[in-house]
Amino acid sequence: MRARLSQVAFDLFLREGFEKVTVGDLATAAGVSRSTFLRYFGSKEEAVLTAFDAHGRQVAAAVRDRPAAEDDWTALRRALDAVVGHYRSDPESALAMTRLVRETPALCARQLEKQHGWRPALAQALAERAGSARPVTVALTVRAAAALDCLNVALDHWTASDGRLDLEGLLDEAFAALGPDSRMVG
Amino acid sequence: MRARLSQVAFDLFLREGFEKVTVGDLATAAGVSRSTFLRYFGSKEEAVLTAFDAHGRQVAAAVRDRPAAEDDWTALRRALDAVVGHYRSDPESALAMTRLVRETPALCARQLEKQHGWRPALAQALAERAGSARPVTVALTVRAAAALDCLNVALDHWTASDGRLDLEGLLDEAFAALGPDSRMVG
DNA sequence: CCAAGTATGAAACTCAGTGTTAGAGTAGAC
DNA sequence: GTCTACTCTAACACTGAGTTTCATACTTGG
Repeated sequence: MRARLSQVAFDLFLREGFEKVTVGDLATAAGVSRSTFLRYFGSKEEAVLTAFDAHGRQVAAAVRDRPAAEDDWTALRRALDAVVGHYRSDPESALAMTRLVRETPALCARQLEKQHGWRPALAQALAERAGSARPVTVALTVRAAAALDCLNVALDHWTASDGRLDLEGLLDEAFAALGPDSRMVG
Repeated sequence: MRARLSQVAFDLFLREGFEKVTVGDLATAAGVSRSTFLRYFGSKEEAVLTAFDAHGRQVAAAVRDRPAAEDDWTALRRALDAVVGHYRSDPESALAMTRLVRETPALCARQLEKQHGWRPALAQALAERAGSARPVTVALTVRAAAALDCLNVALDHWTASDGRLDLEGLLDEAFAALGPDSRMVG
């Protein structure tokens, strides 16, 4: 049901624009009452962004699976392959979704908020990686945040290029801009 | 007038809590009409967050003033001294403000949005630093974003410590976690 | 004095989001 | 079978944000 409602919302938002569509419209289109719609999704935005819910958990889980010997930055980069895979598997709708989110201020804001919520979990995952029980430090938190920024910046460019640029390559480029091998110039 | 309204709002939010206070309450407390209040600030949140408006511009300006020979990461770190100075000059109210923002989901979200808006300007400043006309690349954007994360993480810890930890030191620590000298471990 | 712009206020409106209540369907206990 | 408890849904009322429209001062330059 949740999935169906989410799909209806996505379609309607694409067709009419996020602001034009009211919660009532969504409910009608999905054949449920306004109340029901709002019980499934706390807000209009959530109906779209629920599609990203899995990403945060997946990346954190992927980080935990990286070998303990690996440095944090590499572990984060590799963990993001999970997300990249998602975009590669269905570039069409991924592009439409990303575009919708970036072009709608309300959605963009909510997604920032959502990703902000991933940060502690990601830092925690870094700390607990491979059984080691490191404390969550400033350094780990900053790296988690920076990795998410890399993803976002790469996605921005990927979307701006209509999906023509290679997401993998953009992400590598973004990570290289901050890594230990970067000279932080140019 | 704007400054006065903002002050009234800040005080009332601190005293009663952001959600409890309606725009009508703010207007009454400030002795203006609801309409007037909402014409000065597009939203309730903006009445508080307008205090941060200068920061974005200041950091970008500070980046432009850094020597061209300096690497990006150092330039960003030094540019953030402008913001740090703001917190050092009035730690009391800065702490109260930061706490209010972090503890109020609506405010936190809006501030993320606001800082997100700084990113392009900051990347642009990096690119144009000291007259050089470099294009805005993925690398520059990522560094700008990461620097803002460093500020946020440092502020989080500073706030959590009731202002007892040294903000300057926390920021250095955050920057060191990503810099060229970092081994990205621990 | 006048005219044009500007700051304010009043009121009506749309819509998001919350809470409450009540009915319909379902599953298990006995 | 039926009573009970639980869940899903609809209907409805309510608060409050934010927008728009219109009217009324209050400047300020000519």
